[in-house]
Amino acid sequence: MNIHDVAKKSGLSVVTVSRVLNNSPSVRESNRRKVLKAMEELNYQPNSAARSLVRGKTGVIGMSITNFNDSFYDRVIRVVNRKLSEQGYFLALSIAENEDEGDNFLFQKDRVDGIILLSPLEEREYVEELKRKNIPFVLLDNQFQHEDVPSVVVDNYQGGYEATKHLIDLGHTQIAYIGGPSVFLSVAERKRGYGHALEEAGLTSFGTDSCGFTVSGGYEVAKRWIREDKLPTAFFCGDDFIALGVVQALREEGIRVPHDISVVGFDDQQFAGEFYPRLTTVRQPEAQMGSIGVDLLMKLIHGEVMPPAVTKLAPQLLVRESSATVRLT
Amino acid sequence: MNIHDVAKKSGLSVVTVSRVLNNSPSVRESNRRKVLKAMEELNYQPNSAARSLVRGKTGVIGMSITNFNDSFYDRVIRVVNRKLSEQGYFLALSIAENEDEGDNFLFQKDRVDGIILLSPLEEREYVEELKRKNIPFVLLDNQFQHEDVPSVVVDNYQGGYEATKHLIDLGHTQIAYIGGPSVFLSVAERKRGYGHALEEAGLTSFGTDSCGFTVSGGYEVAKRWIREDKLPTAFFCGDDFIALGVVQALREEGIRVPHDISVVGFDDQQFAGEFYPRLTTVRQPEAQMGSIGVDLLMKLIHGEVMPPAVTKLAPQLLVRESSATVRLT
DNA sequence: CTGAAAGCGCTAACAA
DNA sequence: TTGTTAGCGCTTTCAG
Repeated sequence: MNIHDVAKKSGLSVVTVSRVLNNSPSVRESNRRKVLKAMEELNYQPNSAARSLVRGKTGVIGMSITNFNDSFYDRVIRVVNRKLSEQGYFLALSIAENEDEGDNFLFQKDRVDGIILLSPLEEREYVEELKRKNIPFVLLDNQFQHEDVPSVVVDNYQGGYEATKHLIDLGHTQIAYIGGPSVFLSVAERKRGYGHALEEAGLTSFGTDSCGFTVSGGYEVAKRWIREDKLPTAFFCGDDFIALGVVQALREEGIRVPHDISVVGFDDQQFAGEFYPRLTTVRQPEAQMGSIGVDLLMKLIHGEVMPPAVTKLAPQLLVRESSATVRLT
Repeated sequence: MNIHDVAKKSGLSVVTVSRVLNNSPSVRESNRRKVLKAMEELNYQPNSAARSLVRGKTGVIGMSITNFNDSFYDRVIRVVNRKLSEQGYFLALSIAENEDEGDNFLFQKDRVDGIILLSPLEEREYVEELKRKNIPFVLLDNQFQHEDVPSVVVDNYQGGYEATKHLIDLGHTQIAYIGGPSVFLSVAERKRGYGHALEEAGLTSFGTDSCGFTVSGGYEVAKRWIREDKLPTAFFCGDDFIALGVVQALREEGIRVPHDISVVGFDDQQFAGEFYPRLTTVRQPEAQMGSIGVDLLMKLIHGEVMPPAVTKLAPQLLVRESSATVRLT
């Protein structure tokens, strides 16, 4: 079942069929209809391998993800998918696990026309590989700078700054930071923003700590601090999971959020806005990130020259219910 | 840069190069080395479109997902990915959004060798389409029965039964069920299990309700019931999000879980085990599901005859901290 | 053990 | 507007 069958059935040549397939204007309307009819009757679908082979492109964009249990990724993926399909491309995802044997199968020029790397774990290796293979690609939410690779990141520094500033504006002077794993640049940046906001206000840090990006991580840190009787009036947390854990721990000890202590998170996980008190958090501009990422990739694919640039996006503080004016004692 | 370049460089024919590529034993060791060396030096990678075209298969299995923010899916995906790669296949994921224009791009015989449908939304349409296109496929966590389509589902009835039985064994007699959207068969099945367990114990339902699979959904239902002063001693919830919402609502009203009221969820979302009280829940056997699903698909692909069967897997009750002996009043 | 030739299904010149 | 011809890069006969 191929283009020849359609040609035979419609009484025209394969070339004409191909033209119909590709919406070439130079096909007599009556013939176009004949071809279409034959296709319909034969339930014909062009073979994509053959097309890719002869055209040298696939119409597919690949994206490598590390985790399918995160609102941030989910949102970025949806935007990218939608935008790509508007441009006539398909999105193929693959999960990046510690692949000992060989690399990601999508990282091949004949499988995809371009790649989007979202929060890559093995960033340097991936970048090197894709450069070597000469596949157009862009980085989203990545950690490092690379020459000649467009990337879109969130200004984590600013996020940290604004979250902290928000707490300061509420009158807090004893503010702690509980961040995530220190390998992440984003963690360091959020902390730097935190530090800067404090400094600007003439305050010093109440203390900092770190744990995994998990509820239990935040829970345990908070419990420890409570045991040590070391409590600030506000916590800025490296992400929403940690923040939720902190809130839990405090509540268990009868400490009310935000009445007694304020808590601010990061990322706006789906959950964060549903729990009570609904978490004040910093939302990353996923839609922008995905959209700009796709635009950059399209330019790369179409060979447009580009300033090899890092696009830094402003995050947005979402003030909800877990932060409040400091209680006057 | 193709097989001919390698042939030239190694001084052998393209056929020999092809043989080396495919590990054919009939290649003189010295020649094999020559070819390998040439490949290495040229940084050669065979063109997958050409291979697919000539072989009629791609080595790729497609999987269509609706949501990338869910522990259950995440676990299934990982297992499937691992198992598939053991068998020499690659997993390509695509997100199923309400695609008006055309269907999922992976649903093409020349793009994939098989398809795994995980919790498909438009189940009937998808099944029909794949059957028509004659693509081997299996269903995971689906809703309906289809002729000649292998599927793997969790026994939701049993899950509901065991969760409820657990509560009954703890002495509860006033047990409510808060389920998810009624379009889902799984929701009905869990409820049926709930009903049966009650009946068996000679109890009647305290009441049932439903809401979306969200924290806020469960929260609102529970708040409503509280306002109406209609409280059971235990809630069995359709999923963990709902359960977490219920717990929140109760706690806000000073009702302690599990001291005053027990709550049981479903799915074992990552979160569920981290919040305190850690949620008693029903875990779906994702590893089994993924593994069996892949096995079935492989059989289908290799043309082995199969009883067109639904494999029903037993879920597992995870007793944690949100359920306890009923308080004697 | 090796290679020449044919062809997978399609599109891109080039003619007509 | 249509068709003929020649590949895209690879594997698979079939000879040798």
